[in-house]
Amino acid sequence: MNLHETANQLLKLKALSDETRLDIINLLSSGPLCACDILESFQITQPTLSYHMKLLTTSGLVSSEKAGKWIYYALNFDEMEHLLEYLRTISTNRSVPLVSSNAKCKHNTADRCK
Amino acid sequence: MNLHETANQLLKLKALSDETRLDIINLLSSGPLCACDILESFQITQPTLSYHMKLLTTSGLVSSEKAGKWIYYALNFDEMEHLLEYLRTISTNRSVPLVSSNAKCKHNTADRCK
DNA sequence: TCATCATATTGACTATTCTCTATATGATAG
DNA sequence: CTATCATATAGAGAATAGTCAATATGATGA
Repeated sequence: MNLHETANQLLKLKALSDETRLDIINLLSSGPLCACDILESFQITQPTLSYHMKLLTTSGLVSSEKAGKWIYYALNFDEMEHLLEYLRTISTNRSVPLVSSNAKCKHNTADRCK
Repeated sequence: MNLHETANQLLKLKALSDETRLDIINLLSSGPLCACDILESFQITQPTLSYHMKLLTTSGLVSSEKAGKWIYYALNFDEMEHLLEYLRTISTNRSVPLVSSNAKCKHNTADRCK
């Protein structure tokens, strides 16, 4: 669980933590679309969509490809799968913590804690 | 894909889109801990931790249980699994979009779009 | 009862995110 | 070339999120 990996997956989680962007992911799951097509599905301005697409692409979840004067956006299924694996990893029960493992009960007088 | 479901999973994604909270999830994956033990793993104040725990619990990802003067927090594995299923659902390739399916190419003069 | 411990809440401040209008860029078509 | 279309960027304002010090709450134990 290196730092790059964590930072990378965190970027994706931030990208997904917005309703508009979640809807865009949903749209793109059916196949690539150009920005103008995506724009028609939402009540937002073109610059706002551009802003969201930038967050989605820099997170890696969405890739973009220029074709003539259009830019096609496509869901990056592999990257989504990596995210799912990451979430599964950090949330799977294990006896030895992978990170921040210095949690230790200091209040020894307690008979309940630990 | 009803609205409640989406709003619920969005809450979880927001809860996970912060490094501190992601670390807390990671910690809790090894087993329940009281707030004081979690606090020792981070360079934050007690009210700040309380704030993060509230977001985690209201999202459903973490449950809390009072035991004496301590509160034990535990990762809610089922809810995490629901989130993974949700993400898999909205990101799985399908021919018929489930939502916002009105995206249609209006610029018919184009020979490239669609 | 009273002091202490664990946690929550309040209120203020700062940082980040989201959105818009206006404008820039870059490709295509006439 | 010039106009137009698709998208990006800049800059500003509003909304949301994260943090802290101070204080409140509620349980425990002397």
